Amino acid sequence: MDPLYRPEGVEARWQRTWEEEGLYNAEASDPRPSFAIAHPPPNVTGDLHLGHALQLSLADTIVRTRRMQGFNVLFQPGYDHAGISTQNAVEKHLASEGKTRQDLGREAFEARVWEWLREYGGKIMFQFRRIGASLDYRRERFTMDPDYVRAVNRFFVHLWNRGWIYRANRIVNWCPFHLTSLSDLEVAHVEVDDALTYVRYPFADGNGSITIATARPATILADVAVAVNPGDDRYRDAVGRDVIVPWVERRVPVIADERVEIEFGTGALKVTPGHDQKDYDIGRDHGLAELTVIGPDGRMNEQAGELEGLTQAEADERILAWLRERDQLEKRESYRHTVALCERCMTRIEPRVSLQWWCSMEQLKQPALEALRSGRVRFHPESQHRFAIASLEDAPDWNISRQIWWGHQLPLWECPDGHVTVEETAPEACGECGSHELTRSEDVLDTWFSSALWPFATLGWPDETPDLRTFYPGDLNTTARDIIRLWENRMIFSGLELMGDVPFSNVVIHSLVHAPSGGRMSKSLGTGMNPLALIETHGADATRYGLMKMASSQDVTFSAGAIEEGRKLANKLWNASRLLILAGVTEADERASALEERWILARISAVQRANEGHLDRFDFSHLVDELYHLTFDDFCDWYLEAIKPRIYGGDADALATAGAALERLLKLLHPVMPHVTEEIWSSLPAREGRLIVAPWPEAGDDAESGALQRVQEAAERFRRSGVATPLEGEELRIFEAVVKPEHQKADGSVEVERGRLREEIRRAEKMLGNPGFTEKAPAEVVEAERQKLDRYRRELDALGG
RNA sequence: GGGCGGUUAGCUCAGUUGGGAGAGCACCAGCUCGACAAGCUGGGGGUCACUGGUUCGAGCCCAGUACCGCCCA
Repeated sequence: MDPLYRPEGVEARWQRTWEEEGLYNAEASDPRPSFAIAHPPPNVTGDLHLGHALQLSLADTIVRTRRMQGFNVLFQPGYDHAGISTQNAVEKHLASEGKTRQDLGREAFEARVWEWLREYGGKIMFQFRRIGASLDYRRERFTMDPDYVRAVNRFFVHLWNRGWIYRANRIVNWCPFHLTSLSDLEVAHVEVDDALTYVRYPFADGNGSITIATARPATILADVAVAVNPGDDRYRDAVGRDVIVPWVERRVPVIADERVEIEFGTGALKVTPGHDQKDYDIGRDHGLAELTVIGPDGRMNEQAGELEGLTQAEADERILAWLRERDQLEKRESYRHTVALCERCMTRIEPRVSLQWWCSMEQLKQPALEALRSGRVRFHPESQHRFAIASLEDAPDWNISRQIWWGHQLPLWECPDGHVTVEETAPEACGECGSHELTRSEDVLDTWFSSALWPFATLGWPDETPDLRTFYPGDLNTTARDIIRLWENRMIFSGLELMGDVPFSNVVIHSLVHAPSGGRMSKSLGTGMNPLALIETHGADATRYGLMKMASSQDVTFSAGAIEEGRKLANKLWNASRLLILAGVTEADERASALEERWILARISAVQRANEGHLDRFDFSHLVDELYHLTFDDFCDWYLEAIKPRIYGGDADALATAGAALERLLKLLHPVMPHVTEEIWSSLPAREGRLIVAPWPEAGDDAESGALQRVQEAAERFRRSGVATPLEGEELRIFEAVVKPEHQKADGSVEVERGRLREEIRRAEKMLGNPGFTEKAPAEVVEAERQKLDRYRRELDALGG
């Protein structure tokens, strides 16, 4: 064994071995209780990022623990087809050949996507393996698998038959580049420097004008009202009068609405329901028309008259010139605000009224709300549980259609008379009029429509399969905050609707790891971090450890120190094992007789018990912290030092006990640091079977976990000041073995120790001299303080002070 | 504007029911004793953001202020 642990090679070898030996496998026929995780799967085009690495570290720690505890564990791997993300990647690829998807046509484009995926897709599963995630890789699923497509169609038909799917004109996030509606998650918000334009709208009766402020002059053409806040005294008299919209010279009313911000601009808002979400809401409530002057491509459309075909910036200029000419342009000022961009192509999002398919949420979400409120599904931490409930309560109807080509095409056909037929497979004829001239909807479903089925579609739904019976409902998901609304909640309501049960009972929302500079990690900002580089440098075990150490319930800043700590722990463990192996350990048998042996076994049991609790509460940073201190402080610095003279003296019982203690330590550490522990396990003599499936021990008696306290205090005092504490028997033996007083420079500075004790006595006397404390504090607190004071006085006496 | 969270050592973070401010890293000093110098031991370093309140006692509870972050509009 090398004195320095090198994870290179070791880790990949075990990853291969575990998988080849089938130790990651889950079987429906296994009679043991099941434990299943079907995470939101990664994008098929994706690369491992730090969020994945953290998610996998947490989940795999639980998965490996449950596996050792005897559960039939299914950790489900797979890919999401990631509609717009994948389409964008392929379109970029095409662009490098000077082509567009329209050049190819839909069918050829889809073929091209599959081809592209064969070459570039699916790489992330190798990266999952590389971090040691113990997924059952045989069960890899893809949301575009034929069976999965069948499940998606079944879901759509189901919702249709329930009467919850409908078509409507609504305002949506529209990407002018991809020519599709987008979900909120696919929209990024960035701050930009812009201009706020103040425009006078003359009253129709010729008496004066009202000034509005807008960041988008081009949308003036679609104005249908001016709104003011009913509490705004400045405009009390304006409400009910009409104004003339510039350029189009349209006569529109001034209305009152609570949603208008008094402080913004002039307090008067031009209302453009066709091109702004808030205006859209106001327009709906006031029964206003929804005009659109901007087309799908982001340019002015035919409704814009002579401006048709211009970009919005060009239209802005023309309109501003028109306003200047007529002295209706009051002023322009610089204005910094956030605008929405398409996350994939960074094109400015166009809020736009368009005809889309929607899924009504009103009834669909009710069972999920009930499951959350009653705690059948629980998000952790608690604040995220409340957020999940609020998100579902407020969930608007779901826009499920996208105007892209990569995805699940809606199983919906129309005849020339506009009758809609919905079936899982292509119908022969219109369900209403029998027409054979059927045209399938060109839209595809929102990616999360299919993602919502992941926990059971991966198990064979809609068929009733053994897998489904064994592994549904599952147990746990771990994910990031922004996934709650888009994914976790949808898995819950889909599971309840289709399976009649929740897909999991716990969802751990892990923290967000910021870049070392403090800001968020992002590829486009160049602040991203490649976890594979961390794994290459420090090892997967160290990376897992470090990420868990960083990940508390709140967001954290990445610190390389945490991963370095993990690397040190792996090396420490390696060397502790090396000591025992070099000392000739041949068996593992708890024959504890000496004090330090009873103590270390009690300590290991205490930590095991504590960590089982930490795992149940999903408190990973405390879990790894316990392991670190157990290994460094207790196992290495005290226990191994204490038994060294005995094992070098050929004490077979001591060596066998040490072998057993090491095995228990390795078991506790395996879920966090699987590779180094398995490597050591395999180096121990007479080892049968793999650590990954070794049975999790029962935590033993930990009553003696404080048994070394007197020796440890004596060591501290001696090391600090050279003052010896009288000890005898086993305590003296351990003290001499660990502290090795002959090697210490005992300068005998008794005065330092006396000063320390006098300070303690002064503090305790002051506290006990306060009647408020002795009369009002709980008796046990006062008594504890008295005993401490007595002890300090005795110790000071013993030092002749 | 709405919601959530944060502010503790030079850095990254813990801190349980209110009862002696902690860890890792960094820094300083000492230690080659048959696992590990990528080690061991000791030490220095804090106005717990600020203001007020409750309390015998506040990092922790309450009110407010400032600054930072994330999500939503």
